[in-house]
Amino acid sequence: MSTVQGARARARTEITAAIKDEARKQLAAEGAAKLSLRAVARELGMVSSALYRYFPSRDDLLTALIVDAYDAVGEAAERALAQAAPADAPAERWVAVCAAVRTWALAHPHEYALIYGSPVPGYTAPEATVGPASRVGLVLIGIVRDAHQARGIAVPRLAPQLRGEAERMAAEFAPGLPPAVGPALVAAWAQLFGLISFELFGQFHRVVEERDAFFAHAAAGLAASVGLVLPGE
Amino acid sequence: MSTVQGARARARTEITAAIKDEARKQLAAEGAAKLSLRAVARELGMVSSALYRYFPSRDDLLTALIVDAYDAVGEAAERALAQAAPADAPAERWVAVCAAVRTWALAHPHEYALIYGSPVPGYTAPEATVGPASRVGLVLIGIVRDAHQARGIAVPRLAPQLRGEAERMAAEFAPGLPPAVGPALVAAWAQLFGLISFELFGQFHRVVEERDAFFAHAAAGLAASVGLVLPGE
DNA sequence: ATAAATTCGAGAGCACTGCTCTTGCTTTGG
DNA sequence: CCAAAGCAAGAGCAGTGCTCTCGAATTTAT
Repeated sequence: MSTVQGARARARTEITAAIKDEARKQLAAEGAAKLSLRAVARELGMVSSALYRYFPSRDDLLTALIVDAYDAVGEAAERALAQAAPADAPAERWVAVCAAVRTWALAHPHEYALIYGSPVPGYTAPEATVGPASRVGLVLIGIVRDAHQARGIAVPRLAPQLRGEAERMAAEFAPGLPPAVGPALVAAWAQLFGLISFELFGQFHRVVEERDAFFAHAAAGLAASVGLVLPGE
Repeated sequence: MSTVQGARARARTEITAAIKDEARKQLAAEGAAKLSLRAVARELGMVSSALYRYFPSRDDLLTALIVDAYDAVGEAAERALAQAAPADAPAERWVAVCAAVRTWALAHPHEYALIYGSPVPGYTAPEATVGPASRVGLVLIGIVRDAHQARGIAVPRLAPQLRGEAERMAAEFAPGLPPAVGPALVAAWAQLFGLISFELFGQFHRVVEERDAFFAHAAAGLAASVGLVLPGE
């Protein structure tokens, strides 16, 4: 609806986009802590109070950038999956998606820190972020589901006291997969970002040198942990 | 040396400690972003400029808190290892240490975010933080080394192109262990904090419900990934 | 013990921040 | 055509990190 808008509405969407673009530029340059509403307004040739017509507060601007960042990394993951050769083994597609997420993170460190570092505004993420935030996870789930339906997977081990939780997880976002895959997938998902965060936040300084190879190896280990097996095994 | 100090030096160390304590209190209450030098000074009954006699900038105060936080989480890990029953299987001690780190993180979320969230001051961590930052990793290495010398471990798989890197890692901080353990340990170390960060930063919201059991299960998986085997296997 | 050197706390001040409120101007819809 | 709503601008408030200067206190050297 409303592909043709009045002059005012059109200006509003354009200015909103310009504000987000300039804010993203400052975010990439200096980090979230130094993102200043006044500097954004100054760069856009307007006065700071005018900016509040578009974003009610600095945190709301940051939230908009968070949503965009989730969408960007999610799209990177989805593109990596789409570009993978259809004949590739599931484990190879898993590693390709992980590598794409890492590549995006290395290219956009401050945006990555915004979404997977400490949550800077408030303590709980706004509701608008939950959808975009799950895109990477959905891609990973899809790989395992396809593998399970095609050639089958090696069902991970499951602690007995986690049986109920695993069944809930599987029913909720991995229907059709063995329950034990649920916790394994969630753990691998979190662990993937542990690897990326440690590399990006400097914990691998003087610890990991050949980072590409190390990450590929670790990502392959994650694939194995969710039941994906490499061709030669 | 100099256990007895002049009145001035004694006052200096006391005031420095008081500043750090008050700063830690504000950090715990509101987070690093809202830690204010002026508020700390106000609470201590001094004027803000006086505080610069003790810390040359806000970032230096934060760095001091970072070092303390690394020491605190490292000590928590070391205590958990020391308190574990000596007859415990290595995998059980591994899980106990991981659980201790998680418990500390849940009890001190803002301090955890300070060290394992996005690095807020500058981009590379100050040199003074590298020592304390490695304490948790050293504990984990020690468990695997003890297990290897006692009952032996299941040597992890190793990608061929990571051979050289693995030998360097083993020589540098895991002498005596099979090279393949090096990358596996580093990966497990990073993945452990991925699990904790996701839980703490809200990514597990509506995803993981029984968090204690889930974490224990995932930590046992990490133990297995570095070659520690549970007794009943 | 006295003089010099150093350390310290206080205050004023600068440049900056997020945010609010009021004042006119422009676009919109009846 | 005109009232209503949306909008940019400016002034202003409370707060921030940080610098500089100036007396007072303490340490050190003579």
